[in-house]
Amino acid sequence: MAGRFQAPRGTQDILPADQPYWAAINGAILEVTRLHGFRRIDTPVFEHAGLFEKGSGDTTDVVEKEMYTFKDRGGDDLALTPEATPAIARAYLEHGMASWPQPVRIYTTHPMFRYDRPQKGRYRQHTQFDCEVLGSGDALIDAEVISLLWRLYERLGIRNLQVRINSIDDPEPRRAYIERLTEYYAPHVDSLSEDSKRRLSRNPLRLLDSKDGRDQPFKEAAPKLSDQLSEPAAAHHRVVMDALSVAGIPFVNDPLLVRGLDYYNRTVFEIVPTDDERAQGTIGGGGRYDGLMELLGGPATPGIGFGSGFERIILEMQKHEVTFPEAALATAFIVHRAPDSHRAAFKLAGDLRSAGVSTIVGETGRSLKSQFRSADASGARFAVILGEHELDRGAAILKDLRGGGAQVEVPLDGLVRAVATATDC
RNA sequence: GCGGGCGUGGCCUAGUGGUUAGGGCGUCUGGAUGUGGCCCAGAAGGUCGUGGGUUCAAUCCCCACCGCUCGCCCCA
Repeated sequence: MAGRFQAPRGTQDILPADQPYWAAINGAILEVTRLHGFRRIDTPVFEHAGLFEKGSGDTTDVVEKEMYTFKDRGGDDLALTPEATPAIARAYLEHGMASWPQPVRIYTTHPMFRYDRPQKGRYRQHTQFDCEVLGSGDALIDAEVISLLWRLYERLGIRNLQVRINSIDDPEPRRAYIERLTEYYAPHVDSLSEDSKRRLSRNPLRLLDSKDGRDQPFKEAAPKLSDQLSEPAAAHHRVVMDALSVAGIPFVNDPLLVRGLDYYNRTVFEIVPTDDERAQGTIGGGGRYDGLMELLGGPATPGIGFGSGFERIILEMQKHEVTFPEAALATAFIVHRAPDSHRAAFKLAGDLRSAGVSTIVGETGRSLKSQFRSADASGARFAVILGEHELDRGAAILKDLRGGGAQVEVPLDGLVRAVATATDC
């Protein structure tokens, strides 16, 4: 162990045994995005650091203290992608997607990098499924992306989930509200937690999100944004909630839900397990960002999207005891032991594979016994035995390892068909 | 960034201030000369996370670091 390399902190290897989860999620994403008319996009792993400083907000934790930034050899300031939305917004502008039929519905699965302290469900590199709808401010779209995500979780066997949703209004009315909120807290500043004191000047909205006991009494009496939403935002929010009801998606309107990225307006939401109190239990979340494109120097273009972490989805699947039977490595396993048997074995393996039969060849020189042990461990349905006697006769023995071990001798030129026939029925 | 727990062969794990650190799983080999899954036998594999300290002596005590883990913060 000591002195040997380990995967960097907060990163992980996805071993063969875990791959079925990834495949299941990828498969479900393919299906669910197809059902909603989304197309895939892939953006680079790294971008200009400024994209996120401008887009995500340079006072957000994600950008301020978690971003992996570096200068390349040409002196450009780059960052490993910490979140997808600004990258996709950038691509929208760069490729003139405004001239595509609107709205543009796109998704990606992409590694995300954040320098944070790892714990259960939180890694320095994680993979996100990310959906964005660009070019529509329709409240129905908000409900559509939420229902897409909901459908994904359903397909994967995850239950006990709940949508938490809120409206944080548009920037103008929100500014007025924030002023009121700041005025409300000002006389109590000495009684607040350290975090909240700091945030009061920088991002007062987040005080409502505090879990610190000292802040609780003030939170409850604080003016609520939801009580004084501007009329357009309130109407928008009503439509979103109404559509979710129609779709039968269980949601809770949570007036205290605030999210950590600067660009959100109106709808913000999270999907959380109802049976998990952990702070990092959220498996998916997102919101509307009608102002983002302008922040990035583009024309005003509404948008909404979400991200959901594969690793957290898998954790939930495992909690719900979603498991995958171990798949056989191959259908046929060629056991061979005779002078020069490797030639016949390799030729036959090629023929079987050409016919679509997955095949593994036993290691040359190992005893039949150990080759059979390997055959069994591989989960192969058939063993094909190429020994001296068979090769002399131009034949092989075909043995059914799963059905009692019956074996028959088959001429070599008829073996592929014999296997194909036996597999079909 | 803050606070708690842990660190024994690939995995799980027993154990003690002092001779060759024990077991299970897994791997490999064999159980008479050509055959799996069960069983049996044997073998390989550990500087007991790393470095320093205390001690006549440390895997076991102390410190630091690294890693993992749990909670907070934040987020997926």
